[in-house]
Amino acid sequence: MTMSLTAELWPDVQPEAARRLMLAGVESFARRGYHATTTRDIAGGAGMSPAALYVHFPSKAALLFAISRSGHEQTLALVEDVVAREQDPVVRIRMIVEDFVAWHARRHTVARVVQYELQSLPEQEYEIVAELRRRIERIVREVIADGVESGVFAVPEPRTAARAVLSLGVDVARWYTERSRPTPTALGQEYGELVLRMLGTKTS
Amino acid sequence: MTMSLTAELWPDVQPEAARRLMLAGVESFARRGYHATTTRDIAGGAGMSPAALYVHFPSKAALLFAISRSGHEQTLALVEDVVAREQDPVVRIRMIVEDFVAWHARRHTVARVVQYELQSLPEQEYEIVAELRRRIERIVREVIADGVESGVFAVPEPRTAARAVLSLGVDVARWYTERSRPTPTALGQEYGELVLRMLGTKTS
DNA sequence: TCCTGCACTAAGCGCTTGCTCAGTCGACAT
DNA sequence: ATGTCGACTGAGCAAGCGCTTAGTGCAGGA
Repeated sequence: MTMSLTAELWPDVQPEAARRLMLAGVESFARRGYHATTTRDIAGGAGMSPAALYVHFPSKAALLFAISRSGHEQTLALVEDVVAREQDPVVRIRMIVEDFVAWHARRHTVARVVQYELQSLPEQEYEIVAELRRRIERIVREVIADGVESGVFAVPEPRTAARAVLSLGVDVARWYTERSRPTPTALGQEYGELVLRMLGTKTS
Repeated sequence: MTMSLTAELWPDVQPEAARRLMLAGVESFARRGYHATTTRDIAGGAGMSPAALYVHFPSKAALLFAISRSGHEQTLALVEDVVAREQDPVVRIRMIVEDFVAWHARRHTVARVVQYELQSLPEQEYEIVAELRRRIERIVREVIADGVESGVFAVPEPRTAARAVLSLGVDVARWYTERSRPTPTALGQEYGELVLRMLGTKTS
């Protein structure tokens, strides 16, 4: 039995109409950008009148925040899960890249909003997602630094290497589309290989 | 004798007031995004009244196009110059990455607009810069494919590898700021090393 | 001295924007 | 039957938007 896309993306958001607004917001924000999207676009996309948006969200910015926070929490959870499950830095990095890249390809519409529209958030809301981003970056940096210390990685600057690893993942949201090849999972694996070599590992 | 920043960025744009408008546009577009920027912001940033913008550009979109086309032409020239100067795929890729990354770091404000605001261009103008982007991507892909054929690189998919290389460069514009370390040149060199390893070269 | 043309401004037009408000409708409890 | 409450609509307001228009000032040529 298949779930609706909105329920899969935001299982804890109630009622369903709020989820439909988030989905319509994602589609519009991803295609046109936050500021080029009107509340009429969003409400229309969810099959409602403009005023209905304000039954479920106090403002257009609050809708963006709900989308952005949820997306950041999901990607952070991805990374944290890998670290909780695995110990070896090589395995950790490979799986982080595989999951992170596959998520950005599979959810490229949501990911585009998450990664490229956060500058449109009000200051307070921006700070909350910025903190989530810092936690993601710190984990990746520490995994790399771990690997350098134990000798399985060889990079001069873990900080720069972490930036590069995350850049590869984030940027997938910019260019990946429905018609892109390879599949999200396969892209994740290819990128996993590339990253391991980039970090100086000899393995395949 | 130092040149003004506008003359350095757009030496062939006349008169100087038009360059000042482009600079003000770049700053606003980079910070707030194209649609969140008003013609009053731009004109004010250039020290003029709103109407003065229309003396030099037929529309706000035309100003964005001037900025975007110029930036794409500059980065394409960067890549073409390296290919014209060097023959060895390893040297070519290293220098392309060094120059491309350094440009995106040094000119991060312009680069942000060039890389992330092109979706706001009208269709015709978008197609022109899209063609420039395709040329950049094709060159990088062919240099990598060359290296794979001659055995100095080892990647399963030159297309995917080219995407990864360009992603690293493009994404610099997203996170690099005035306060970032290392310097643009040093970052280019670090990324050059990372990319060569990513592509399966043994050298340092 | 007058004329021409360019760069620029003050004022404002028509339209769209985010958001509000008064009221409708149906589900459900009493 | 009646009352209550959450979800929703139609109409519209104040503010801000891209852009236009009429006119000013000034540099350079005849």
